[in-house]
Amino acid sequence: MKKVRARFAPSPTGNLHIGNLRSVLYGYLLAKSKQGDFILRIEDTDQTRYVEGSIDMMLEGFDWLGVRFDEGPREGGEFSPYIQSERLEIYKKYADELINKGWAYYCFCSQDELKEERIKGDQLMYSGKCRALDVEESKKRVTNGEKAVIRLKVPKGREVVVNDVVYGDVKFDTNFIDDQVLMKSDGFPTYHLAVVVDDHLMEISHVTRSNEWLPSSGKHVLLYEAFGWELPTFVHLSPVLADDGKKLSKRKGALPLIEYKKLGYLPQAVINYIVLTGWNAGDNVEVMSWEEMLDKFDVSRLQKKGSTYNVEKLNWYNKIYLSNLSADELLSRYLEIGSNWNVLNLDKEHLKKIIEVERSRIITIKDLDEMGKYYFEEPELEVEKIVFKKSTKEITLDALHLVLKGIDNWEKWDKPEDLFEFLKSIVNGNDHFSNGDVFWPVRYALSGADQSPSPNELMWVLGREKSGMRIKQAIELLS
RNA sequence: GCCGCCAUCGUCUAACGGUUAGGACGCCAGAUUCUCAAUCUGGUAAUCGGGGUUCGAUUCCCCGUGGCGGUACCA
Repeated sequence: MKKVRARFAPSPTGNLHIGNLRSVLYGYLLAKSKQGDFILRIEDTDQTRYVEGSIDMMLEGFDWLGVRFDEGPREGGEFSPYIQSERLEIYKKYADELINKGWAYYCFCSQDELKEERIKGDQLMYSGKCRALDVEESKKRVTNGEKAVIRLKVPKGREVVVNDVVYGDVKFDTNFIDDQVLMKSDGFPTYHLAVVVDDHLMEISHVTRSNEWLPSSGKHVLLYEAFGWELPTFVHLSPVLADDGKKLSKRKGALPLIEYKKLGYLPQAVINYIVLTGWNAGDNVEVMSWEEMLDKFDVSRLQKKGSTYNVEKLNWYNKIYLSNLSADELLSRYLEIGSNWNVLNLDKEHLKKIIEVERSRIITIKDLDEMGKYYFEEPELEVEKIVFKKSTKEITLDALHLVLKGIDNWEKWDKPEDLFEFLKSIVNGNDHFSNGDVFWPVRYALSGADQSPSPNELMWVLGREKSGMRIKQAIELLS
């Protein structure tokens, strides 16, 4: 069997987002699940749309996600160069070959002429005006400096079949296939020529790409036939959609990939989410490691229809992967993406404790920014909130006094549960206390907030001294 | 206009002719409970429409409808 080689072939016209990512990942999974190669090729044949820095941004995203290319502009490889603008003479050579074989012809029609033709015609295809031009004559005109493009001479009245792994046999009537431009007058190839030539030369076994290419893949099959090359396996991929049913894009609210890092998402969560929309192993398993995906991946289970991007589900995945991380790891990732807490110079052990008690409340790591200012500054209490709604002032004062008294003598402070035990002992030690009579006022005294982690957790984070101080303050306020 | 693709809960999806149409997210309710989370339990909700084929269609075929994509010297 031929070695599996798949590629991701973006044009550097902007940043990568989560929609493109899915196509990348399917190609990557396909290659790596078969011990194959994954190649990055830059398709920069449109000089007018080039966006400075987009390749670097993409690579930054891939590095974060752990997507590794075996060959590419950065990695090199035996099929270098991997940037199409550096391969112009190659395309020229193959375009010439097609001319000589009678599969292509020079076209001297100006763009204005073509536009006019299109407005007039009921069919929007090229008239084929230059088809019949004498080849030698045309070559002479070109050598004399006349502007020309090279078009594919699409054979009329035939059927072309694209055998696609996802979509099955897709048939095209060549009468509806335009004489596609292969070489532009600026000497650059169009996508159609470049992709076929490079996929062949780079020995790509599986052409994975967004299904917006499905309609033009008939042209590509024709090109393979013209060159006499073996067809690769076509794998057209359904897109990720925005809420309005249109393809996700920068304009449709899609974030650059690297933004997910800044927002505090974990790479595994992003990968797991996006791969599992559009593909599944048929076993109802939703949470899968990369290794499991590699193990189970099968292109034949790729979904045909597009899927709508849904942050809620991504968030759910993120929470799951977050829960697998230690407080240590959470902290270092948090500090890595930049933190509001940096300036506070608190020691790491303290921050880790905060993370430990807050972690069930966050969706992304960045949410830690929003958590409890009561860890860092003294709370301002409202007197009427100190008393639990089912309790009385007298009982509350009684409880707070007992807690304050007991706090110095309680020995176990290793984990939040130890302090739960402490508070519970106060409750149990006194007949007329319910949990709320003790827990609520302590929690409020420590946090000054309507909502917060449990009093025992707060005590654990704040420590004996600060906890005692705040409780004392509450007592004074209430008395 | 023409060409192509697609169509199961709100969303992501399973069911390769026979299931009470399954799972997940979300949502709702209950349990837990000192608040908010977390957790656990339960619930809600779908085969686009019409014809065929078949003993039997979510599943196969045809016709509609809808959505998306292509129709560039853009990819």
